[in-house]
Order: sequence, then structure tokens, then C-alpha cells
Amino acid sequence: MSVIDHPDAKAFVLHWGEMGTQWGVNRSVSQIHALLYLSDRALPADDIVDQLGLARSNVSTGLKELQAYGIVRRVHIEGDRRDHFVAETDLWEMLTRIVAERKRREVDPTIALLAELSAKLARDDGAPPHVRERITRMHEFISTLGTWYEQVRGLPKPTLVTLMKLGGKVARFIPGAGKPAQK
Amino acid sequence: MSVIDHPDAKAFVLHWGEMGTQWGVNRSVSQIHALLYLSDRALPADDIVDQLGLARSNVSTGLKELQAYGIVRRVHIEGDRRDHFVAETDLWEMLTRIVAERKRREVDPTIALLAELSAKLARDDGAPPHVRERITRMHEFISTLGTWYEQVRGLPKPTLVTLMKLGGKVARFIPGAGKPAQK
DNA sequence: TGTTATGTTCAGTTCTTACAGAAACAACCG
DNA sequence: CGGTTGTTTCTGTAAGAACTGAACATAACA
Repeated sequence: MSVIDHPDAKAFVLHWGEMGTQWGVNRSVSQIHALLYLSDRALPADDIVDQLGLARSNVSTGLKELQAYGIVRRVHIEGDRRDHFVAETDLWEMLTRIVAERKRREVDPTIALLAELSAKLARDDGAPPHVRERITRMHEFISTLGTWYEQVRGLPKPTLVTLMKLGGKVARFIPGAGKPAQK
Repeated sequence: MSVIDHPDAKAFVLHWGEMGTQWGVNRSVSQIHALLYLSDRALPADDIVDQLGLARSNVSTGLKELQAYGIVRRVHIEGDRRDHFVAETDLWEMLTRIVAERKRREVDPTIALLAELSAKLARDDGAPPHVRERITRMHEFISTLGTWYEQVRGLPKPTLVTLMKLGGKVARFIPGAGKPAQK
């Protein structure tokens, strides 16, 4: 009896697939992820093929991608030659890994480009001042976000969870910030 | 003399377009946004068409989308019948608006679905326990993130900026958290 | 060492989405 | 009220990405 047979599980998998597409992750990859997340045991690639109706090759590629994100890993099952796969079930862990990987793939190269452009523009006397200023500001902004992320990422998970739960109340610790805006 | 003529400006616009595609935003939309962001004056649709080499219709749709995100707005220029467009230049403001809109479009519906599925699964005795548990946990997790976001969003911008600059140091305020992990 | 089971890579196809151009529509102006 | 200017909607096409099936590679087993 496979997970996908339950209509709610199926709904979840399909929705997760669509979610993926909206965020630039291909449908198969996110469906495979959803399926593994719901499964209580490690699944061999063939089972995924059967349950999702995807081509073997597609599943293979998808699993590779999910492993690159670090949210799925291969496990060995006693007495079975085939590779089996399990998804990370700690959701906080899952989120941080996805964010880390996307930053690495997409944000870091952007910062690099912005750094290069700012540097060039700083030397270029003929450059329109507002172009220089806007690109520099974008560079600073994204870099600041990046630095913040790196720092927060380094905090122990329980601290992060506590901070999350605190929500807007963290503002209390900011000198001169007064009460959080109520609106 | 148009912004796009400068090679660095052009590089920025092209890169921004590619960035967009990776995050599920169409290329034209993000290119238009980049161009307006770099421009020091409001541009009519025609100028955008010329500078980016896109079809008129495409630009029109793109501008509509950017206005829906709240990061571009229409302005009237004295003595000119045409609509002109400017981008939000406050980057913090820009980011929060994009996040708000994406949450509205993609995250909120997901939370709604998860709520529905959890509720159904809670009533369904035949449901596999791990499926019920995993979906419920996902629901709780994303809801928590949503709540956190709503709270932080309500804070005044200067407070947010201060918090950002604090980075990992906010952990100091968490009772029992000790020093931030150095790793 | 051949044979079978398993996993990966690749070329071609299908499907989706972006995009252009035309036509319809609306606002403005003389 | 007709012409002019600008915007939106619609339909077909082109570009790109996802996906398949088959060929290829690898590892276990007999």
C-alpha cells in the first residue's frame, strides 16, 4: 500500500509540485520530495516511478537534485541491492538547507556581479551618476542581507526557534525602538 | 541617451532578468523592473520597448504585474499625455513588497490547503498515521513562519534595519542561549 | 566470466510559457 | 464627432524546459 493512494497524500504531492514550479523548481523534483517526505520508510527509485508515474531517468535526475540540496539522502536497506531514499523530516533543517543552496546558486553570483559592476562604475568617469549610485546601493543591500543570513544561520537551532516564537517582540530589545508598531 | 546604452547598466538589466526566471518571475517583467530601477526619471512604455526590444503588449503586461507587486507606479508628467513609470528605489521597501505579494499568492493558498488536509486527516480513521503527522507538522511549520512574518512586517523600518545590522547578536537577548555559536 | 539487476546519461519529443503582432478598445483633443 | 494617441486583449509562433525511452555504464551474483 503506497502513500500516494491516500487522496490527501496525493493532493499534497500535487500541490507541492505546483508550488515548486512557481519558485523555479521543476515539478518532478518537488513531487519526489513531497512523496519522500510523506513516506515513513526509505523508497527505492522504482517505487517513486510507480507512484508518481514519471520516467526512470527523470526520477534519477530529480533525486540527484534533491541530494544536491541536502534534503534527501541515500540509505542502504539490509538485504536489498537497490538504493533507497529518505527525505529530511526536520522542517527547520529542510528550510535552512534549501535557503543555503539557493543562496549559493543564485544570490552569491549576483553579489559577485554587483561587486564587479560597482567597482567598474567607480572608476568610470563617463558613467551616469544615478546608474552608479543605484547599482552600488543594490550591491550594499544584498550584501547586508547576505551577511545577516550568514550570522543567523550560525545560531544554534533552539535559539532560532526561540527567536521565531518571539516574533515582533524582539523589537523590545532594540534601544529606543519602543513598542512594536501595532498595525 | 538611455540608461541601457551603458554596458554595465545593460549587464545589470540582463542579469536581473535571468535572476527573475530562476525565481519564477518572467524575464521581461524583471528586465523592465531593472531598467526602471536604474532610470533617474519616469519612463513611458515606449521608451521601455525601445530600450529592451520587447513588444509593446509585453511591456504593458509586465508593467501591470510590477504594479500589482507594488514596486512600480504610474506617474503623470506635465505636458505629456502618456503614462510614465517609476520603480521603488528604497530597496528595503521593495523587498518587503515582493515578499508580501508572493506570500499572498503562493504561501497563503498553501497554508489554506494544508489546514484543510490536516482537518480531514484528523477525522479520517483510515488515514496512515505518518501521513497525518507529516502533513500536520508541515502545516504548523509554515503557519509559524507566516505568523512570524506578519509580526516582523509590522515593525517600523528603522527597527528592522537595526535588527538586521545586529545580525547574530540578537541571540544575546535570548535567556539561556549563551553566546552565538561560532561555527 | 557471462548474466542479470540497477543506475546514469543523452538525444529526441512533448509540453509549457513567453513573446510578438494584430486587432479591439479607451481616452483625449481639435 | 472623427481622428489621434495610447493601452489592453487575443491568437499564433517561437523559445525553452521538462520529460521520455533507449543506450550506455556499473556493480552484484552465479
